[in-house]
This record gives sequence, C-alpha cells and structure tokens, in this order.
Amino acid sequence: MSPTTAQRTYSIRQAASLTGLPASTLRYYESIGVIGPIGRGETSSHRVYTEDDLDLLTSVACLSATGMSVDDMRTYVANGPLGAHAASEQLGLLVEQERRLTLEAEQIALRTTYVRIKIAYWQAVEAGDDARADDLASQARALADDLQKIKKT
Amino acid sequence: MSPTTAQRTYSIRQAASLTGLPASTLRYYESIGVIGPIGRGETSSHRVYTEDDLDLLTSVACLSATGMSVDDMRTYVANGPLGAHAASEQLGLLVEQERRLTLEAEQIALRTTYVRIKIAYWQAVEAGDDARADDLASQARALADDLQKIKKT
DNA sequence: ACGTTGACTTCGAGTGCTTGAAGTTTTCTA
DNA sequence: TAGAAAACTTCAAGCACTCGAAGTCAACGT
Repeated sequence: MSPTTAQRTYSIRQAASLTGLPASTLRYYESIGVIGPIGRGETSSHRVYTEDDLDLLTSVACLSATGMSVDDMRTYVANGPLGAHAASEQLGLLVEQERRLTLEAEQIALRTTYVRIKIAYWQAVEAGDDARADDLASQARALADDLQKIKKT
Repeated sequence: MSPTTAQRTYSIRQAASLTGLPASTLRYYESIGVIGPIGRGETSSHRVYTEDDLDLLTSVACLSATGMSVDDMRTYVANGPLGAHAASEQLGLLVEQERRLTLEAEQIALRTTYVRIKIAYWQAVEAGDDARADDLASQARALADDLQKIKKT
C-alpha cells in the first residue's frame, strides 16, 4: 500500500477539519497519550500530521463520538498495531461500544416521539384547539407510563 | 390520582428519560439556578417534577444542545420567554430539537455500522482470515470518510 | 529587510457536567 | 409487616475538554 511515494502531510488545522476533532482536542489527546507524539516540522515546532496519523485520528474521533473514555481509547490505539494478539481485547471494547450505541438509539427514538407529541401539543395550543391539546397532553403522559413499563423488563 | 384537576407528576428518573438530560444534570441545573427549585414530596426529600417543569426542562435541553452556556441559559429562562404562554417560541425550539434528534439518530446508525465492521474485522483477524480482514479494514475506512462528510454539514 | 498578520506553541485555569461515597427514603418481596 | 433492594439525597472530587494568556514562527506586502 505504500510504494516509493512520500506521504502528504497536514497542519493541525487541516487535521482538525479532516477528523472533525478541534485542534485543542488533538493536542490534548497527544498530551495524555491517546495518540503517540506527532512529528514536527524540520524548521519549526509545528505539528505535522501524516495520512497514517489521520487514519488513526479518524478512528479515535469515531470512538470518542460514541462516548468511549480516553482510557479505553488509549488501550484501543495501543493495541491497534499489535495485530492478532490484541484481537480479543479489541473485540470486548467494540462489543461494549455496540451495546452502548443500541441503547442510545432507543433513548433517542423515545425522545423523538416525546418531542413530536410536544410539537403537536403547542400547535394545538396556538390554534386554540383545547380538546386536541388535552388529548396530546395525555399522550405524553401515556408515553411516560410506557417508559416505566419498558424499564421493568 | 385525580385526572382532571391535578397535574401528573414525575420522578427525577422519568424527567431524565423524557428530557434526555441525565438526573445528575437536572440536579446540577437546579443547584446553579438554571431552573428554579423543584418541589419535593410531602413526606420525602425527593424531587417531584410537574408537567410544567418538564416543558421548561425540554426547552432548556434544546438550548443546552445548541451550545448555549449555563450563564446564558439562566438569563434566558429568568427573562421569561419560555413561560407557558410563549407557544411559538416553544415550537421553534422543539422543531429544532426534533431536527437535531433525527440527525443524531442517523449518526448513531452510521457509527453502529462502523463498530460492527470493526467487530467483524477483529473476528477475521482472530480467525486468521487475512483477506477478509483487509476487505473489512477498507470498508471501515470508506465509512469513516462518509462519517466525516456528514459531520461537515 | 521590516513590520504586520495570523496560525501555531505551551501551560494553567475554567467549564460543564459526571461519578463516587455515604446516608435516607421508597418500593418490592417474602 | 419486616427486611432487602432500588432509587433517591447531598457533597466533593474527577473527567474531558476548552479557553485565555503570553510568546514563537511563517508568509506576505512595501
């Protein structure tokens, strides 16, 4: 995958825009060892990101966005280049992450339903339709009841 | 329960589920005055949220999600534009929140896919199936690109 | 070459939650 | 109705950024 051609490099600003992580967070992750030390320019102290750095940071950004702790990210990144030996630990991390995402998706669906009922409620209030407003208010209450029942299971 | 007269009330856990704000954050917002003191049970020290409290908190959750500082939220709420009679303002906030939730759901779906590819990748590595591992690795990179493009919007 | 502009550097303090400990209250189960 | 289990309480400490200050470095126009 890497012939004789030199990899192109990126400034911290470019890296930030490509990974979606703020420059301050890039420096922070490096300072606490989530990612290894980034190379500096020949003549300057400015960070120089390679495409490999960018690939790694993109993965880290994804992990971070789903709520993985910096400790777990550090472990994940440290195990990355180790190959088959670290497979089971990586798997554990990822399966846990998948579980978290599933839960999060359920919560968001619930909140979306609630917000939609509330939108309809305020539209009814604005239209002076008190009967419909009352109905929607009771729908919101019903949703709260459902939530309680689901939680018990 | 008195259906027509008394408002239904909610525990902090129910309030948390319906607003999307963790219970700890609900207590935190109250402690720093973003929201006024929440009523307590007759016989206990437990917080009891009314539907009006939930409406206010839903709006506060919208403001928080847009990145408003707690100082600004405190001012905003104190100035009263979120009172019971500000239907159109409530609506604007809620519609914006619905849009955000939809976006968030999409992001979570994408990240779930990403995590599942990574799980399959490490399973392939564990099984010694290098060809499949390579294929999955490139799938993950492709998805990371998609994730990044969506983030820019 | 020189100054100005703007992105970069480190470092320490601030922000907005979040979690843990330790204790009380409510609710479930027996 | 007792006694365990779950949910709540406050308070303090911790976490993951995030910002501001003060200074360095690089590029550009004159």
